[in-house]
Amino acid sequence: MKPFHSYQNPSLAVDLVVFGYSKQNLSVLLLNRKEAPFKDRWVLPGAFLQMEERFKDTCSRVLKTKLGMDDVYLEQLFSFDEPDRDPRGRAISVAHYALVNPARVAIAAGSMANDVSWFNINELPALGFDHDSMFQQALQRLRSKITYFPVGFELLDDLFTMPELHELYECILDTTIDRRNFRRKILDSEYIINTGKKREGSQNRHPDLYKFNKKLKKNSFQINF
Amino acid sequence: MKPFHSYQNPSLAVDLVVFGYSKQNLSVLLLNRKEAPFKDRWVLPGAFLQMEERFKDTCSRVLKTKLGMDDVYLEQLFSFDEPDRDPRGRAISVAHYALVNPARVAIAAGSMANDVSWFNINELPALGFDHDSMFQQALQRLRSKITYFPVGFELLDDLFTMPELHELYECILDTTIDRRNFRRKILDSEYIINTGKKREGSQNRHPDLYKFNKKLKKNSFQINF
DNA sequence: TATCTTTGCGTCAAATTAACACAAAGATTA
DNA sequence: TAATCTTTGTGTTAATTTGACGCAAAGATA
Repeated sequence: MKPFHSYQNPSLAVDLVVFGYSKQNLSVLLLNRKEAPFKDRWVLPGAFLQMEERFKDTCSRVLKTKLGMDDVYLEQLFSFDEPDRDPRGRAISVAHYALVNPARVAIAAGSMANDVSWFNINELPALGFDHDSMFQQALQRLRSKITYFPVGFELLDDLFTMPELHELYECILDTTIDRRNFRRKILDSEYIINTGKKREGSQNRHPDLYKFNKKLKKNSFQINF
Repeated sequence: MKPFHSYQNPSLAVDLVVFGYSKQNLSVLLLNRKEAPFKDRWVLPGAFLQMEERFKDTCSRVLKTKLGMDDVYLEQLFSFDEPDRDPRGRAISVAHYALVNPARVAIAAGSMANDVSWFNINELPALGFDHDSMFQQALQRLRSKITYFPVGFELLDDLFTMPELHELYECILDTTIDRRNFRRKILDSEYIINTGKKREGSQNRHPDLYKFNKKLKKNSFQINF
């Protein structure tokens, strides 16, 4: 058997659409490039795959070293292959998206290099490379996924209230959803559990605190909003 | 700017899950390997990416040269990255799935090398490499896709009857669907058009012939069976 | 104690779905 | 020619789900 790596191959990279949710805002983490190509433009964080790495390893490396994040929900999105997508030469990129609770990476955020920044998804600058298209695809996937898989918990604290979950869905799906119908559908799906505790401190009635049901039997559902 | 290809990169390949539907049978096209590794085992057709090619170009090349097929519905599935997935060395594979009407590639099928064969999806041999997993993922994707996108037409003739479409759905989804409810939902979705013609020759009542509505406004729907 | 806002729970009409009945069409046969 | 058999097209109905609300309880403040 002849080993492969004697042949010439395209470069292989991963790029990351890191979503964060905080204060009724869905944001994406962008990096300001300091070198050509696309110098001074905002781009998605990414890195080239090292010979021994899986995609997730490379993603974790980027999340850890560039952004100071650990243990992040990660999903492969799509591989981008346009021959001219990188002016430096042929490069394939396997896009992923990540869901992050910014509160949990607050320390990292504080120590983040000043060339890294959160942008509200409705106020994104034009991105370098083909990263606009990656972002669009990631957003579409997130919107679709959240209607059939309990993925929102990655963006919230371990304990959360019904109004918080409701606002998250409205924000991600960019619609209004009747509060009471939302409650009914979510509860019917059985993917959250009422802890019996209540969130104190608010001015009005204290809402119940829920947690994610990790023992959910069915691993998918279908909710139409 | 330093060009990339001076670095060492993993090999990059595409592999293809080619689905064909014929006589109430959903099948996959497999290739019998003539060389190590996995000599004499059945595997998915695939090829290494050439430096100038897009994934779809490589797929088309495989479909054309190995299988004699043109103009095939093709969709990127997932990229497989386990470091040991190929004993010859580090190789990434971007899996795709294709939908084919075997009747349209009949000539090709006749001239097909004898190491290529259709297998009913319920009677697959154990495949080489990580191709079992690729196949499973492709089947799952097809089953999901067919419930919200008119993808079945790629597997049927231009004109088809309601019972034919019904059988296709039952076969792919591996369930029974009430014939009359199926008809109503499909017609409500407006993605097929009654041509007014009828399929002659059958013993009993001649069913109407339908065609795909290419001017469909909404580009997706949701049908639960 | 009255008021204000938020949260939890319930109601009801409208829409959708699942299950099923029945008649029309076409070939075969008595 | 009429009876029979099977398949296909159409319609009906009850059950379920959904969307659009009403209302009271909880908690803070005036």
